[in-house]
Amino acid sequence: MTVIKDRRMDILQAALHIFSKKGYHNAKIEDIAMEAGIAKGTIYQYFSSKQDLFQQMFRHGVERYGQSLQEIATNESHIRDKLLALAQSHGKFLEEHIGMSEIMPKESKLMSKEMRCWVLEQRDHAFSSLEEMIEQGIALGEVREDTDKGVAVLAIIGSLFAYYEKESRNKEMKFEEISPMPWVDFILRALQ
Amino acid sequence: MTVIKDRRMDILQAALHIFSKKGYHNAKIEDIAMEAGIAKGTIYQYFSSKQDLFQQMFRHGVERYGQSLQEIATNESHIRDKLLALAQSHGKFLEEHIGMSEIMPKESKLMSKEMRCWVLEQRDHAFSSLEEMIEQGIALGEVREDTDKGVAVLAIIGSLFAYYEKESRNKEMKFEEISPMPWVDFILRALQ
DNA sequence: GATTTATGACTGACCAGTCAGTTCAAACAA
DNA sequence: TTGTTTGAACTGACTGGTCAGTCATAAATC
Repeated sequence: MTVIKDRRMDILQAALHIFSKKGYHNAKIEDIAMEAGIAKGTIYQYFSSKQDLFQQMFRHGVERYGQSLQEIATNESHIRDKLLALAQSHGKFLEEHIGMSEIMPKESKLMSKEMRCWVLEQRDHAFSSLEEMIEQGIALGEVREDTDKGVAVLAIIGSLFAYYEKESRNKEMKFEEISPMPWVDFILRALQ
Repeated sequence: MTVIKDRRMDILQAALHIFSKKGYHNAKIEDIAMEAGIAKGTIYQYFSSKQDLFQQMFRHGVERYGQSLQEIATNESHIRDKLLALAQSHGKFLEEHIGMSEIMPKESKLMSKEMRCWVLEQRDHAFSSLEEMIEQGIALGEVREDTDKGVAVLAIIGSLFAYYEKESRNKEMKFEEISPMPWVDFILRALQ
């Protein structure tokens, strides 16, 4: 069993950790290099700049989140199970990418125009998956027919983030240990 | 009619504008000074540091938001009207403090421990007001008795932010022109 | 020993915060 | 009324520290 080191991946991991902990501007390239166990200069072999590193790291995270969301939203199960899985996946993501949601880059300088577009596309993608989920729910008679899909999706996402943030802050718990049931029940009421 | 200039207020206003537009780290003290029509040094007559200015500006905004939220949540009207007023007030706030919600400081360096505590207190305050709103709704028979108040409040706040963000991004509209009705209807369904 | 990859001291740009100097309105003196 | 003093408020050139990015050199790999 040989361990193949993927420097690029090491750096991406380290960047995620450091950026999450310190935020973009307080994270030094040297911090990230140290975390990855390499020297500062090496980072510039794989990434052209701090901003480039940040964007690639961000992209990586968004892709993974979107992927798992889509899988859940479009599988065969009942709406209740989907919501539950969605929440659990969200918790797991927060656990692994702790702080990722905290550094969602609002500053325009951090994101190229293309990147910004890409993120919005990804979001629309995710939203479509969730709307499809609602539609399937309607088809199965699990969701009211007159549900405003667009608003429902926004409410699901918005409240999911708020719920996990509040719960994790109040109780000293790992994200994965937070019970999603109260959230699921509340959302179901709005849908049924 | 004499115009009494309140330098402190001028600076606070300028800071809100510049910080909102550029984010904390990309906002230069000189930018803020220029926006306020004064010289850089003058800012240090009123605020001890960039961070101090940021915190006082932030505090100012949070106080105003919390105040109007409490007024709405605890007045005499029906739950539907309260939700509507809440959304309208939120839109108005976003219009005036555009970008405020974007710079919610996640970086620990930007906020002293006391400040962080204060913000959490304010949030708890706001949440209590909203829980009280739900209770009043239950008392009036407008809200289901078995509603989980905590989760309901989180969902209301979380989805409100998400709704306004999405709507403002999709349609090229002022925040105040966004119709809160679809959001109100969705939330009411969950409560009734 | 040639080529690829890694290193870390160095440089130049940037900007928060300082402070010596300026302004000006109001208080006082003539 | 006019000239003079005072000091609080303001100014902006300057300083010192920070850090992204470079590159000559070293180590590793083939």
